[in-house]
Amino acid sequence: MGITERKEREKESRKESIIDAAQKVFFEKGLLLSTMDEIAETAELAKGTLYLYYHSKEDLYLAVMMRGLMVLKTMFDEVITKNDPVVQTMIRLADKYTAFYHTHKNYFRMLHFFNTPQLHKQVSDEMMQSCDRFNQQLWTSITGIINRGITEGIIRNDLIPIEIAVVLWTNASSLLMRIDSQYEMFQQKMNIDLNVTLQKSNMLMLESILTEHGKLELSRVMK
Amino acid sequence: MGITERKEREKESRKESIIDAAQKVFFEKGLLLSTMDEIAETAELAKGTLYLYYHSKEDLYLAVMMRGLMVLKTMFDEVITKNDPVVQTMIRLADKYTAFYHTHKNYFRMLHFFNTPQLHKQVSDEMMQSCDRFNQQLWTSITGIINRGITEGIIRNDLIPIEIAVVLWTNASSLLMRIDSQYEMFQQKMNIDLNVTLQKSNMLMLESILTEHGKLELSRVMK
DNA sequence: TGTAATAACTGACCGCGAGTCATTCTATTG
DNA sequence: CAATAGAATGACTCGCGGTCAGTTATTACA
Repeated sequence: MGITERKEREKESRKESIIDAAQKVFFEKGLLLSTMDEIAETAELAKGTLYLYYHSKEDLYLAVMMRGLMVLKTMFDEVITKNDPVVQTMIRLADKYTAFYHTHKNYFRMLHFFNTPQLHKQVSDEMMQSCDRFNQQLWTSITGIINRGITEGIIRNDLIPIEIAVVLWTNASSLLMRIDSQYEMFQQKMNIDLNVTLQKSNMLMLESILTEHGKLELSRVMK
Repeated sequence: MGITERKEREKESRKESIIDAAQKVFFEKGLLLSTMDEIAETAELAKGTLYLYYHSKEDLYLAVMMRGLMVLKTMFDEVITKNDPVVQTMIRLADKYTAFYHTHKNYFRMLHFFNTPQLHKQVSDEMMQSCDRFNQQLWTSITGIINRGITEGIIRNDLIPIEIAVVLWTNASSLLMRIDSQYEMFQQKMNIDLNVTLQKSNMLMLESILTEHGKLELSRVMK
């Protein structure tokens, strides 16, 4: 009979609706100022019920973050599956990430929490593994395109693909984080537009990993 | 009379001894798992007394962080005041920062907290400004050497000094953060030594901001 | 359809820890 | 040796994450 299946579905949709509520509250107030009471009220459930579905407030936070990760993954896959030339794809990926930041700041900030284990006081192993697994997929996506670049002779072959991925990704992420937290400060005190800095930085990084052939490609694309 | 002065000194040294205690506890347990009760006990003071000197736990945390900032500043100044050639100085600075991470991980992690305003639930404006001011000094140090590089024709002059500083600094910081949190993971799952990646990344970044003349310098230094 | 068994949900309650403040203690002064 | 001001105390409050005994809803079965 289909009762077990229906229950399964109901449980799943309850989990989702709890995430909906959590997302609303977390987006408004961030991790620290959000309370489980408020999330429960928003979800129109008792606080205890939340704990039937998630181990802790932080688990719930990461559950919301996973949604963000999915959004980002989808955006990346859109670019990658086009199968455009590598250089163009790389540029598009960088731009997509920037776009993701601008249109999904709240998700972006959550990613940051995920990468800061010092802050994980109550994250369960299961949730952590869940996240890790998904995160891995992102790395694979990016490394894939870099591999292609190397075999096509566009990206330098004296560098290890994953290393390149880490460097590019980390560089972009950290500049975006800085934009998030100090854009105005840099604007006012140093008269710098960090968005422009990010663009330049991405270009510098990209150039530095391309072969001569790749650089020609790049200058053609940039026209 | 010198009583006011003595009291002033006593107050100052009390502040210091509170930071000593706080540092000990924070280093052991991090911000979240440390309690004001434990810090008070370590300082051999009542909890209330701590609040006569610092507005909040987070203020105290930042007070400890400032020490780290000072250590780093001192390390940088050592390199800079040598007045060695720009390229060599830049490399030394990068290495110093890496060394700072390895010998002062706890301080390093605190810097990270400072750059994440989402986590500032209770930081007082005064403390924040204090930190900002000191932070500014670091930027100035770094920007100084870059300026020198530009006037000497070693660093490209189509880039803005502060921008370069931000990019280099941010890039190194974020890779170090990743080393801190995911070194083992990358080692095991991807067979990558992130310390090597950091070295490479620093080199790539440096190369990309140098003029042809600067690159010659670099290859000479690297021999 | 009535009832036992099971699953889902509830919210009063607990413990912990940040921050407060009325009170006590100590040093200074005239 | 009071009077006074400043430093230090720690019992207390309050908010919040997390728990669990009890209640309600759902399913299985006679």
